[in-house]
Amino acid sequence: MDIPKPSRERLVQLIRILDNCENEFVSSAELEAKSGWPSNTIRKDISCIGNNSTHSRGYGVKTLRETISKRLGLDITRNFCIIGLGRLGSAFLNYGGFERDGFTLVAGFDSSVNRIEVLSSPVPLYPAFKMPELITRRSIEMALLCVPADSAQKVCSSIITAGVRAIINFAPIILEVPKAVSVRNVYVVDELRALSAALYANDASNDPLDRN
Amino acid sequence: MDIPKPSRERLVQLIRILDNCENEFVSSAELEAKSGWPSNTIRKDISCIGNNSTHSRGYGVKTLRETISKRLGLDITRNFCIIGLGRLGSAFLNYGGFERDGFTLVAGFDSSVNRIEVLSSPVPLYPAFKMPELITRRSIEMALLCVPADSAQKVCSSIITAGVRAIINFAPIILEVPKAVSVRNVYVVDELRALSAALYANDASNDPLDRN
DNA sequence: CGGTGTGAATCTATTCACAGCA
DNA sequence: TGCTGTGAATAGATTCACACCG
Repeated sequence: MDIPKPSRERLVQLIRILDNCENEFVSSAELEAKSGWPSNTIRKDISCIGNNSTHSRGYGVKTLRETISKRLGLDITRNFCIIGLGRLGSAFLNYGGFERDGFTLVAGFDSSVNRIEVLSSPVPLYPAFKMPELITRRSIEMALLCVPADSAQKVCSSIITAGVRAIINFAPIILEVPKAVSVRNVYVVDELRALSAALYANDASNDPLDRN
Repeated sequence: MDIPKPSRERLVQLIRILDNCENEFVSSAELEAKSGWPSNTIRKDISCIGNNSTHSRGYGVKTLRETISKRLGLDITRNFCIIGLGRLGSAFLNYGGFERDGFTLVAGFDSSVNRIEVLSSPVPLYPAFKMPELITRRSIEMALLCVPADSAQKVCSSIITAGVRAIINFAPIILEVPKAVSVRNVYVVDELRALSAALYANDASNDPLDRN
């Protein structure tokens, strides 16, 4: 646990920004313009990963991207699966961009055998009962959890037992997981709420209800 | 800007946890078990919004939920729209849960007239060129941006001009927006990366490459 | 010069520990 | 007694400012 967590998050995003840079070199000031984070912060983040820049020309885009990627362990290819193939889950099935970023979509699972037969998919689909075995056998470390809220916790526990260590959860509940397992919640209503709260907090008209 | 941002984020999630509480009262220790955050932190967060608890029984679930909601401005109903009705965008069209949480889905937009005619939807769908006018006329403050990466920035700028102040961006690019506009990026590959980096950082086997 | 890299200072958030209420 | 609420202490992140390198 060497790089501060906020820096890690920014560095992950920085990769995406670097991928959109046309020039060979980029300065921290330019990165500030593209990201909104102060150039100071960006330089400090980058210094965490021990980059050696070409100084007065800025950072070499390609080198920097590789250094970040390596230092965060993103050069490792990891297997993942999609669980729950409703509208949302099946939307991801056909998104082709995962491989390019080092993530191999190994399988899709759904409790409805009918749905599995009907869907067209570039990756194999399986009924839910085969999930534990396949997770173990194919070394699936990560999962996109796209099942309905009422089965999410149950499914979650079973895949963790089978070996999954990281979950992106789209179900609108807080999953209870062991500390060793990482979860990121992507719940659109919470995002709307967070934005709504930000709008409210930013509106000058809503002066603090002066507590104490 | 009264409540610290991390507290705000936690409070938003807390609402969800409270919605899943069966009992009438809940203690900070129980909330710790459900959320993973230390009870100290939770109490401090709650004290920010000036709650008056019933002490030795814990917090009244209903009261607390309402206080948070009010204090964060989440009792205000806000209009939003979905832009881009591909697999992802159209998946949200039919999700019925937004209203319940105070968000009114007013419209869907897509550049393909054909797609608009084919899709069945509980809310009206419009061709893209009508977007600016409708955003202004219907007071749409928030948008789910589900268009492809290469048109995202252009669409984003135009809806901001029309009056949108908060965006959930699903396109894999960093949007450049004025400071007054809030953006939350939901990009699944970045989530996978963040998880992968977390796995890597947690793995004891990956000892720091000791930078000084 | 035009930039990075980085200790030191500041600001922010979390944790502690205990007084005080029901 | 059980649990909240909160100042005070600690830990953590950001910002500053300047030395130093190509």
